[in-house]
Amino acid sequence: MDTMERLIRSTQELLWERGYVGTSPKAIQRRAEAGQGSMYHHFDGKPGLALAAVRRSAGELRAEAEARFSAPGTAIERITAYLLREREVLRGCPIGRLAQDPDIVASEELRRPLEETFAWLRGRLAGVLAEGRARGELSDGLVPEEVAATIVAVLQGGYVVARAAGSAEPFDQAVGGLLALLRAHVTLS
Amino acid sequence: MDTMERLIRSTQELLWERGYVGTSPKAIQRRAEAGQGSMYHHFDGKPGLALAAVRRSAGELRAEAEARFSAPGTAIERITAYLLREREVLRGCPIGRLAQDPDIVASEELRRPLEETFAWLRGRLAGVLAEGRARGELSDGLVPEEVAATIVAVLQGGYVVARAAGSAEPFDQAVGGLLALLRAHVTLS
DNA sequence: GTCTATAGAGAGATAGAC
DNA sequence: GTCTATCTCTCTATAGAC
Repeated sequence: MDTMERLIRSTQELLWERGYVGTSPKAIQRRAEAGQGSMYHHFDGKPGLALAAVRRSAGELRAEAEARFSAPGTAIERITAYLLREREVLRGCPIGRLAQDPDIVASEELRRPLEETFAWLRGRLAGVLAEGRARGELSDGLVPEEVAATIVAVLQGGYVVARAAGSAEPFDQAVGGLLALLRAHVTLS
Repeated sequence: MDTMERLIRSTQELLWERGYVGTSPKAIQRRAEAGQGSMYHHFDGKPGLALAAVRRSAGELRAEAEARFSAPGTAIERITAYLLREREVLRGCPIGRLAQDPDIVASEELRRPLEETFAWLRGRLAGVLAEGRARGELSDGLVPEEVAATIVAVLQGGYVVARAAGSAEPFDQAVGGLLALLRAHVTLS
């Protein structure tokens, strides 16, 4: 793994753990085992490095989710698989976490990957739900775009409450409650 | 308003806007119009001041929520009123926001008010739901504790996605989807 | 209670040698 | 490409005068 790659991965890790405000160039260099000059040769500074790291994390999140959405099964099966997939709950979401960072939100360029990631996620979930409805798997009463937004919010909020509690339990309960609410709308086969 | 009070309120605002890591004693002093010596006379430092501010914010959040929960009306009416109450969505939740902060979560003392606040909130919502179920307003199929966790997560996650989008729209959609899912379990009168 | 002085450490870069 | 030196601010206090 070359220096530039190590710098990006170290930045991804630190942004996840400490956010943008809590991450210093020096800390990145230490973790990447790269020198000062090395870092400023490859990137123009903290914002540029963060942008590369955020884009990388966003792509990874998207690929991970897409694997569940495009798997075989009914709409509700795929969404359930996505909700119940293994997660390191107490670490939180590497993208959602950054939405709380004042310097990320203040920068149009750094915020955009976050916006696009969640827009894609909501759109993809809405598509799966609409598909399920068209196939008669789900009741007609639901608006796919709304329910998709609810699903994303339950995951993001689940992380928040779990971190506050120092335990994954609130996350699991929130997902359990969501699945129970969704099940009422599944047309039993 | 005396100096100590101004220090606490300024800290509350800054923790909300910039988090613990992003808030410096100097910034607090500036906003409170208090000098260095003044701040360190009243508090032992940044952690102590933050603790006072977090406890204050937690109490305010609780009072605000309790007003909705103890209002007259059916369970679903009170929960709907709580969900739809006016919020400054893009500012996020003053408590939930801190759950992303590495230094808050690393400190048992600073994390505890967050844990207690959400535990209270989930318990109170579960109580309202259980009451509604006992009165025959809600279907028996739901586990109050789970649905309560889902409701809290939708709000917290709604803030996250809204901030990422730079717009309150995802928050409103998520709440709309949750209300639609809940409505299916309301026993119509 | 509030003020000013001081201080070691880190943040976030720039410059120039190799 | 990488290294070391240097620089200006800021962070988070402590000390002592008023």
